[in-house]
Amino acid sequence: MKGTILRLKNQAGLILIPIAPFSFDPSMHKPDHFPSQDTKWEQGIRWQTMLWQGKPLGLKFENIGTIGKPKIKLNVFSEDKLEKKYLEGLKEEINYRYDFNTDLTEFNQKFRDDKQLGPIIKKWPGMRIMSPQSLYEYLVIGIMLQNCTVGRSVNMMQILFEKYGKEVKFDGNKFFCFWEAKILLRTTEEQLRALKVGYRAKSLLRITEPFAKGEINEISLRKKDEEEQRETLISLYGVGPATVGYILFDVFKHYAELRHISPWEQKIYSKLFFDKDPENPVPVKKLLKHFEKYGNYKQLAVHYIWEDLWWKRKNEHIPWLEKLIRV
DNA sequence: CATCAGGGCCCTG
DNA sequence: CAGGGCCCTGAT
Repeated sequence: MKGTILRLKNQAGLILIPIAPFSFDPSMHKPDHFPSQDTKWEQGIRWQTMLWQGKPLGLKFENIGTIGKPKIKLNVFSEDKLEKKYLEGLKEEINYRYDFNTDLTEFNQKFRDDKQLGPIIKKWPGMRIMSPQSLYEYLVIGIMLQNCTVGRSVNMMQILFEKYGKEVKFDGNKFFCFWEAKILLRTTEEQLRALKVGYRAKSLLRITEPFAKGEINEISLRKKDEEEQRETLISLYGVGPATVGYILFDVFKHYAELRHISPWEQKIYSKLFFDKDPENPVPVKKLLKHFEKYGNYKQLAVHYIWEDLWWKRKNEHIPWLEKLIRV
């Protein structure tokens, strides 16, 4: 809650070994994600808060390996000393969320000669997809992305963090940590609307319920097949094909999940893959057909090319892209 | 000033 | 299956 800052003074050190090859920076920082107060990145280091089994944590990942011999030093900051068993579970969870245990050898071999994808694979061998949040947290973010500008999403998340999250300090930085789903059960739609989330208030409450009541268990949902996961997600009020698509890929790591392209993505893809004027975009059907060549790695392939564009944007001005991003 | 579309989704007909 | 409405914000 606002006002009190939790100081996460206790530290525990862990070593993580992603399966080689592994490129740290493009895996641990995604420039297309909107900035939020739960994370920070600089070359070779990522800070991130995490709520795990009810405990707010501060994570500091440092790259101490190479692409061929990956190694990450992870400092876990917490209020109290953490038990060995807790840390073991945490390590497993982090390996899952950050996709460290995935072997991308086949992907690399299959597409290293692809005209567009090949050079990016060579530049960033073993780049992972990343979802530092839990499923519930990702759903909240997904709802806050809908039908608004980036700036508005940023504001709404900030207000929610201030109202329901916890402010924490670790490693000399202040961050916010996500709230537990059950916290929002005490809230009404009117109270949420007062925070200017608009009609999303209803969705927020409706997605919160099954998590707070334990009707959806993320860990067991991971073991279900993709179609069952899709049905569980789409049945949630306020969750449609766009949000489900992101989650099946980012959270459940289905590299082939690509069946929905939203209008803003369509415009960017038209320029990126067909060099066509975004104002006169290539039909979605045609885009999807183009991606067929990437088979079971469709969305992963698009992710590589997409991230490459956003990294370029950090260093150079890309006028056509700026026009399509409403900040 | 007013108007409008947006990094979707739900609901209606 | 197409299209209107939704909260708010910033662009025009």
